[in-house]
Amino acid sequence: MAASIKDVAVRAGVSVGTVSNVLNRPAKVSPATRALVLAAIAELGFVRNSSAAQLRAGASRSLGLLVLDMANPFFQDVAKGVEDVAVQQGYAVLLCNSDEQASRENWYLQVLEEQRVRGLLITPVAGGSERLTALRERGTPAVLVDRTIPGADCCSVAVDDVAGGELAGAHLMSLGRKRIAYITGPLTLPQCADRLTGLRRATQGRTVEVAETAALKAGLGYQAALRLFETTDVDAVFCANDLLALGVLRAAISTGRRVPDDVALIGYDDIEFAADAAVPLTSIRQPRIHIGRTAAQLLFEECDSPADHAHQQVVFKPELVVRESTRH
Amino acid sequence: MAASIKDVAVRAGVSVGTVSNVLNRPAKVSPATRALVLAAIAELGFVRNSSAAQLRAGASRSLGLLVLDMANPFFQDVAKGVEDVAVQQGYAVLLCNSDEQASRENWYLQVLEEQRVRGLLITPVAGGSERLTALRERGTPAVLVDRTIPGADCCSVAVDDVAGGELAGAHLMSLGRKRIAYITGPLTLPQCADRLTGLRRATQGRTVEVAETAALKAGLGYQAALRLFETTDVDAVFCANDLLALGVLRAAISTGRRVPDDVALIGYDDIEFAADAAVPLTSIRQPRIHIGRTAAQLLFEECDSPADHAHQQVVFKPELVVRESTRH
DNA sequence: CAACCGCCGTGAAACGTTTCATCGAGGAGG
DNA sequence: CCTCCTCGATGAAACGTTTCACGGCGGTTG
Repeated sequence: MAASIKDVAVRAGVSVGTVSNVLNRPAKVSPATRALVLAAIAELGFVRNSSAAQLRAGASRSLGLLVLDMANPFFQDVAKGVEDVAVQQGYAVLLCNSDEQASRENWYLQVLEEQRVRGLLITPVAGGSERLTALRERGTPAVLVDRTIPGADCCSVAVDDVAGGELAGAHLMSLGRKRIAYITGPLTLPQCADRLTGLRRATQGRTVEVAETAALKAGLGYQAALRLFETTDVDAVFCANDLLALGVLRAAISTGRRVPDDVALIGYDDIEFAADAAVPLTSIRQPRIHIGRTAAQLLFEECDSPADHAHQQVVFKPELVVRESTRH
Repeated sequence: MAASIKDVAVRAGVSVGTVSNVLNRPAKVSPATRALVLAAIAELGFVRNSSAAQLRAGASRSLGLLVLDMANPFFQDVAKGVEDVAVQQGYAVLLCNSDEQASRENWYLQVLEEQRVRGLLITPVAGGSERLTALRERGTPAVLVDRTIPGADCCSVAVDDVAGGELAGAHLMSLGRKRIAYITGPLTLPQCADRLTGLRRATQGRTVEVAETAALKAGLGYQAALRLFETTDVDAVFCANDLLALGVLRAAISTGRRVPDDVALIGYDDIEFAADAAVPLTSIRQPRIHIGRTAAQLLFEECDSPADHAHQQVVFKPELVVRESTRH
């Protein structure tokens, strides 16, 4: 049905090799024939079959990006950064999300390996799968995003969550707040735990009340804050992410507390809505797009010269963004 | 480097045809040899090269989803719906976003066609490209998402925005509100214009103040609301999307207006944050996941029996979700 | 016992591209 | 005039899979 390179060759009165050259190394072919071939391509509406090209070449011009949740703004921006770099290099990005399910992750790893992607950017679900290591052993380079697996000998890009917690804590200290609460998702998540570590480091000696919720959701932040406000007299709340903080904000407003006068509030991630909340939210920003870009660059480096490539573990520092919710 | 089907055949002491049968039609091969082959596959870490498979088969087991903006929750949910159906059918989804740029859309269309995707789900950028029609003429079926191109003879799935505006208008009427404002993005966007049409239809005779902003952003909603509150005495605001509404909410709170007592507020899209806003937001919900599912199903229908396939234009009705921001 | 059938397995062709050794035609240099 | 070189184009091999016509082998039927 679809026109092949052979049809083009016949139409243009040249050999298939020449058509291929026009496609891949236009300089190698004389202007006259090149024009002839291009005309034939246009007339026939020829589109290269990349399956055949990949088959022959042995590797594809695409890479896989396997994230936990595309609804998460963090990964959206990471994806944007990855895409920037990839498209610039003429690569396509196969965007997949595992939804935090190991089974889905496995299925996508299978698909991506079958497609012979050039490399893989991945945030693995908790408890790294053996399929990923198998894939790497078979020669597909991978870069970890927002994860560092201690033993693994591969590149990774992450953000220093301890530093983020410290940033928040130091900021609250500088405001003179004394009774600080930390509302968090499951402390089994390294991020949540690290941010607490940082907070404690910065607020030495200050009361730090910790309220753990089942997930990083606004609704749970709301409930946790209502309970907290009833039992404890806090003058500052740091949340493990902005969603929780928005819930806390709602709880504060609905119980008549003023933010920041009565309660200072800091979130984490600096999602778009943080700036547009009822009281614009102070937050910790991660260089998300930059993370994606860096990860992609590391991957390309490894692809291009696997021999003299040294694995790197890049760790970015987050940044404090001050808004009304902690302004005096 | 990577093990091929031939290596497996040698290892298992069978022919390549048999290995292929184990992979694709396991029932056709005796349990004994099947076990032999599977063992060989496991030992060698064989992974099928889908380029070769596609080349031979002529079509891939993947489909393209090309959206305007993956940061938009609407498309995230649509993507989720599409994925559900696709994965269930054993198809992979190539997720691409054009960022509303025609050039990117073209590049992705090229890539997808080269990959020989089985079909395409697309929300084209304004002023449909000729490449899309070319692609369809060459035999790749496509379904339009959230768009209906009058002349185009293809399937489409959309939502009735006029009905959505009507829903909002009727609700405000039932609350007895008299002085209604509409805050919107550019009225050149069909969605914004349609929602206004619906609103006017439902609120016949009531003052409808219209404030147009440059984009559907919370910050602009905030500014527009501040201006509006200064100049006009409104008791209800309907916004073309939830982001604008969140901005309006912030403006209301910061100027001491009570929601819903002084001003009732309705958004559109029912994004996740609508429920968790400082005052939970009444909104118009679109069946987003369902849209994705339906679009994928239409596409598969067309792929599976192109002959007796009649193009359908599915239009969903939106739904009113009442929360505090309009509760009396 | 011959003829037939069903079951398993085989081997080769075909898919569309890239790559590479080769070849022919001109032009430059001796 | 012969040789050598370069430039451009050629044609066939190879990539890894699927598919399909075919064959061997045991068992069933008449």
